[in-house]
Amino acid sequence: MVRTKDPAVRSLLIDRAAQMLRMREPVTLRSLVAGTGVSTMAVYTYFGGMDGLWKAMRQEGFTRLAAKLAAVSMSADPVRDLAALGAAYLSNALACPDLYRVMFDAGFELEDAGAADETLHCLVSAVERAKAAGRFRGDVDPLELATQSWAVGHGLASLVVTGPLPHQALAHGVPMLTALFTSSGDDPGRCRRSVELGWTSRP
Amino acid sequence: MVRTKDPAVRSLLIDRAAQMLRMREPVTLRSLVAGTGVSTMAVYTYFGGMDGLWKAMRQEGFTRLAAKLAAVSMSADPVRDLAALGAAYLSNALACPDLYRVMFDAGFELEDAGAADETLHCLVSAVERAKAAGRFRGDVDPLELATQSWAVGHGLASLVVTGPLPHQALAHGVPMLTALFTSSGDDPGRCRRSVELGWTSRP
DNA sequence: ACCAAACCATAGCAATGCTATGTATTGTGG
DNA sequence: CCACAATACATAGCATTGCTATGGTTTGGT
Repeated sequence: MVRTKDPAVRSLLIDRAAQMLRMREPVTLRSLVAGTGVSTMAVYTYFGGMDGLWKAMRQEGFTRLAAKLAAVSMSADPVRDLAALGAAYLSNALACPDLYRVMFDAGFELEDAGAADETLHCLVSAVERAKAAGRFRGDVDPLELATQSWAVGHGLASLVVTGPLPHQALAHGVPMLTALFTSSGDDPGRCRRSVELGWTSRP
Repeated sequence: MVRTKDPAVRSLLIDRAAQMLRMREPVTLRSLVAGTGVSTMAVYTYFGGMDGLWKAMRQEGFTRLAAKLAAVSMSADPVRDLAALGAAYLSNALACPDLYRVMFDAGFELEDAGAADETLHCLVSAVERAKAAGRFRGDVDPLELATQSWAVGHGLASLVVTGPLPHQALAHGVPMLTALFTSSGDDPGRCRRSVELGWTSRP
């Protein structure tokens, strides 16, 4: 109506929070606005509180990840592109581990469930190109295979970022992805040799 | 020397914290000791503070997970046992998502790095048994394959627990593991067809 | 039985996120 | 062009958090 929010303030706060995350400084309400000239109320007018800021931070993480993935140059080999996307994913997670941790913190509900799917979309399309090129068998669901690839990448990245695994473990990433792809592509029926254990789903 | 700590108090606090986690109640210093009869100082004498309590909670999570994995009955088929271990892992994560999240929170350094390896040990031995039975090719490193299996299980569990993936996605777990195992076992050299991307490790 | 050392209960402190209140600013209707 | 009103924004204060200081109480060793 009468006074418009300045988008610069919003992005300023987000950038500063991301920087403080990278610097390993605790991101508190007062320390965030200290030195910026704006007061603590800015966090409430723009984000509705600290929870809103963390939500925005999470979305920012997905946005940056999507940009990194979109920057991967596609080649004539869709399988290579899939591995390259996986590598970019891991590289992004390692470049800013704290932001990556925020992305999957889940301390508060995520309202931007579409952001993750959006980020996953280039993976899905890469699988579709590989499938169209005849590299996978016909009955693979691109979304399913992309989801599985995401699980592999996230599992590796998360275990490395949170400590249990050393950084060298990231070298497993591409071999695991290729194993997943080739197993799905060349051996129909083999991965059906799974056991039934009764935990498959849950309401 | 003069007065010994009562182990019952320690386990009482840990159990209560785990229960509050399951009940989705915020576990704060005062709310934790409320109703237990002990005062806030107990947290400091037994854990040195809230950080110490979270560390203990994380170790508790690994201990419970190890117990669940140890309870898996081994069969004559080592590959089936590996899949069963993976299923038990996912089941445990889903049974108490909050504790699972604490285990991999990394908000503070983990001093019990051995706990994770300890938990992973039964996976490694299962891979060794499968290898001894001739199910995998000779040059697979059991620790490496167990690590990869862990990455798959954790990636799936983490994405489901933190929200991005629905519970049905857990059904991918066993097929992914079998794909990983069979690809490693029957096709030497195929998973070597990986691309070089220059991100393989980092100091 | 003594005593010292540890446990542990109470009170208070700095810091946190949030809200209440007042002020300043600016888009808009006349 | 101007007055108004709605919104951004700054300040102050509140409840709660984890932590520390202080002292009482219990208990194991000699």
